Amino acid sequence: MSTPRTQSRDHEREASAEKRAAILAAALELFAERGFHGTAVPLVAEKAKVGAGTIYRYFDSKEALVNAVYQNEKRQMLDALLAEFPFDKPHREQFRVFFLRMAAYAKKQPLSVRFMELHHHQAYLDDASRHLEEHGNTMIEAAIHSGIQAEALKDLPVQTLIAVVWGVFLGVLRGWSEGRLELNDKTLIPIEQCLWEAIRR
Amino acid sequence: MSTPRTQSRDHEREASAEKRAAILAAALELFAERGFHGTAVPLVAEKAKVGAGTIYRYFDSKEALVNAVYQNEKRQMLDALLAEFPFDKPHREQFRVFFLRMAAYAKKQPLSVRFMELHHHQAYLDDASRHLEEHGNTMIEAAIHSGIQAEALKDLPVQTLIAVVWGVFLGVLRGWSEGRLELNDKTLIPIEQCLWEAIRR
Amino acid sequence: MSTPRTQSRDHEREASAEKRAAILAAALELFAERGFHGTAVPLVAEKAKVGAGTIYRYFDSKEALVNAVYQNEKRQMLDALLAEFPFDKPHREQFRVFFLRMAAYAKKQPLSVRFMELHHHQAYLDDASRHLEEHGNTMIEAAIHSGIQAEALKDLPVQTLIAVVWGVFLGVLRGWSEGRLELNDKTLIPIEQCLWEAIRR
Amino acid sequence: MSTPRTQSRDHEREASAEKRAAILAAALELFAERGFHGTAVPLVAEKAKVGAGTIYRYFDSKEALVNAVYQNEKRQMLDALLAEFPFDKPHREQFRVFFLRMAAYAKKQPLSVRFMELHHHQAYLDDASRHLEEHGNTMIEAAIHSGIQAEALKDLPVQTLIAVVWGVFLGVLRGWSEGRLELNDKTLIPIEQCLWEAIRR
DNA sequence: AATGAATGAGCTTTCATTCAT
DNA sequence: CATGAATGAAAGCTCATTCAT
Repeated sequence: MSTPRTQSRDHEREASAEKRAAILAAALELFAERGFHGTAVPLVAEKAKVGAGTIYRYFDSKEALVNAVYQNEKRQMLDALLAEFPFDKPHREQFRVFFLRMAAYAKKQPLSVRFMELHHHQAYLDDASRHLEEHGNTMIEAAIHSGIQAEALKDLPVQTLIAVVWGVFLGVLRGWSEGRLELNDKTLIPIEQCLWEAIRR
Repeated sequence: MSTPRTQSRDHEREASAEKRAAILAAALELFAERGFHGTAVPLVAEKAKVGAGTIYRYFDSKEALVNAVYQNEKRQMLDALLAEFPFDKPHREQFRVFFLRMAAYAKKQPLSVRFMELHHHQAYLDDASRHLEEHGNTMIEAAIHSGIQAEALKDLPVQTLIAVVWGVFLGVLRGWSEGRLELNDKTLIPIEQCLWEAIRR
Repeated sequence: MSTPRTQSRDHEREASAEKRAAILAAALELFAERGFHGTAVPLVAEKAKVGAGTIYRYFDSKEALVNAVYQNEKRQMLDALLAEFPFDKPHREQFRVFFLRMAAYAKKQPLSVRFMELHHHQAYLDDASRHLEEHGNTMIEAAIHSGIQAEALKDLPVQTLIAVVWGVFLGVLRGWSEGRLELNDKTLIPIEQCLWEAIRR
Repeated sequence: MSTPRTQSRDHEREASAEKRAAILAAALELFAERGFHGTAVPLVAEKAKVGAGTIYRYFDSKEALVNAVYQNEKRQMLDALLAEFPFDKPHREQFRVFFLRMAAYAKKQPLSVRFMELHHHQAYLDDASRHLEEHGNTMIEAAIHSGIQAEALKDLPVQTLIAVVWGVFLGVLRGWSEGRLELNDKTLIPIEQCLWEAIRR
C-alpha cells in the first residue's frame, strides 16, 4: 500500500516513463525512415506529442537520443531471439527456432530492423551502443561455434557462417520491405531449409 | 593534327572532366561514409580540392550530385558484373563467374557498394536512378529465371533466390568491411560452394 | 479577471505581436531604403533586435515578409484615405479632404509611401498584394467616376485624371523627401488649389 | 585616307565601341526590369552576347556599370528635352514643346525612364551621377523661373511647379506602362492643356 | 583583347539547443 | 517539470569578380 503522496509520485513516475517511451517510439520511426541527419529534433517532439525542450530533459542531445534508441532496439531484438533459447535441443532444431524468431521479430518490428541496419556502425554511435552490438555478436558466435564443435555445421570460420546466415536474413527482409517477397510459412520454410543445407556439415 | 586553338579546347575539356570526376569521387567517399544528410557540400568541395561554388557548375544541386554518383556507380557495377557474361556456359559456371565478379568488384570498389547500400531506395533518388536500379534487377531476374527453367536452380520464387544470393553477398561484404572476414580465394570459394548448394536443384 | 496561466498566455501573445511588429517595422524601413534584393534578412533581424532565425518563425520566407509589409502598408494607407470619407459632401470638398489626407499620411508615414512606390508591381509580390492594390485602385476610380458623372470633373478618361492627381501627389512627395519642398498648409493649399483647377469641369 | 594598319585599328576601336554599347543596352534593360541588386552580372553578359569577364574590361565594377548606364540615359534624356529648345518662343509654346518632347522620349525609350525612376537617388549612384541629376534639375528650374519672372506662370515656388509638372508626367507614364492609358495626341493634348491651366498665371 | 571556368564571400534558410515562463 | 519561442551557427546555394588560356 502507498500513501497519497506516494501514489502521486507513482503517477508522476509513470507519466514520465510514458513520455520517455513516446519520445523513443517517435525517434525510432523517424530515424528509421529518414536517417539520423535527415530527422529534425522538433519533428521527433511533434510526433511524440511533447514540447521540443522536453526531449532534452530525457536525453542530453540528439546523439544521446539515437544511442538510446539503438540500445533499446538491440536489447529487444536480442531478448526476442535468445530468451529461453533451446540450447539443449538438436542443432537442426536450434537453427529453425533461431531463424523463425528472427523472421517473427522482423515482421513485428520492421522499424526496429530498418533502424538498426541504417545506423549500423555509424560515427555517432557511442561506446555503449558498440558494446551492445559486440555482445550480440558474441552470443551468436558462441552458438555457432558450438554447432561446429558438435560437427553439426560446416567447418568454416564462424564469421563466414554468420555472414551467410545473417546475409540471407537481411536479403529476405529487404525483399519483404520492398514488397517483392512475403514473410510467411510458405516462403520462410523453404528458405530456412535451403539455408540449413548451405551451412550443415 | 590540331590547331593551337583546338589543343587549348582539348585541355579545357580534359581539365573539366577531371574536375567533375574529382567531385564525384569525393562525393562517393563522403556519402558512403556519412550518408547524404550527414555530408556538407563544402566538405565535398574540400575533398575534391575545388571551390564550393564549383560543384554547382557541374551539378544543379546536392540532390543532383547524389543521383549522379548513384547512377555512375550502378552503371560501373552492372558493367563489371555483366560485361561479356558467359551466358552460354553451364549454370554452375555462370554462378561462379557471377559470384566472383561481385566479390572482385566489391573488393576493388568497396565505397561503391557501401554507397549503394546506404542510399538504396532513399527519397532523394530521382527517376533515372530508380530506373537504373530497376534495370539491374531485371537483368539478374532474367538470368535466375533461365536457371530455374533449365532445372539447374531450385524451383523457388525468383525473388527468394535473389534474396538469398544477394543477402549472402552483402553479409560477406559487411564481414569484410568490419574486418571480421577476409576476401580472398580461401574464404570465397567455400562460400560460393555452399551458396551454390543452397540454391541448386 | 484572468488566472495566472491566462495572464502568462496574454503576455506571450503580446510579446509575440510586438516582435512581429518590430520585424515588420524594420523590414519596412530597410526595404524602403535599399529595395528588396538590396536588403539582407540578417540586417532586418538586427534592426528588429531579434535573431535571424526568428524572422522565419513569423514569415515563411523573405518574399512572404515583403508581401506582409506591402499589404500592411497598403491597408493602412487605404484606411487613412478612405475611413469615414465624406462622400455626401460637395466634390470640391471631397477632393480637398482626399488630397490633404494623402499629404498627412505621407508626412506621417513617409517610409510607407516610399516602400509602396519602390515595390509597386514587382515580380515578388503575390496575389494577395496584387488584389489589395487592385482594390485600392477600384475605390479611387469609383470616386472619380462619380465626380465625372456629377459634372464636377472634366470629362476625361478616369485613368487620365488619376494619373494627373496621383502623379502630382508623388511629385510633391518626392520634392519633400529630397528636401526641395516643405509639406505644410502654406505649400499644400496652393498645390491642392491648382490641381483642382486642372481637373475641374 | 588611312593605312591598312590604321584601318585595322579603326575596326578594333569600332568593335570595341559596339561591345561597350551592347553591354550598356543589356544592362539598361535588365536593371530597368529587375533592379540593380536583382540583376546578376553574368546575365548582363549573356544578354550582351559577351563573356562575363569582358564586362570588367569596360567597367570597373557592377556599380561603375550602373552609373555609366545612369549617366548615359540621363544625358540622352536631357538632349532629347533641351536640344535647340525654343526659349525665344512664347511660354505657352515652350511648355507644349517641353511636354510633348518628354512624352515622345518616354514613348521611344520607355526602359530609359523606368531605369531612371527605379534607380533615382539610390545609394550606389556616384557623384558624377548625382551631379548630372543636379544639372538637369538646374536647367529646368531656370526655365520655370524665367516663366514666373515673365508672369506667365503662377507665382509659386519653383520646386512646387516642378513637382506638379514632373509628377503629372510620371503619373501618365506609369498609367501607360501599366496599360491603363495610351500615349498619343488624343490623350496627351488634353493632359497638356489641363496641366498648363494648373500652372499658368 | 576576350573569354568563361573557377572562386569564396555572403546570401536565404534550417535546426539543435536553451531558457523564461 | 514541461513548454515552445528564440537563437545563431551552419547548411545549401548564388554571384561579383578574377585569371589562365
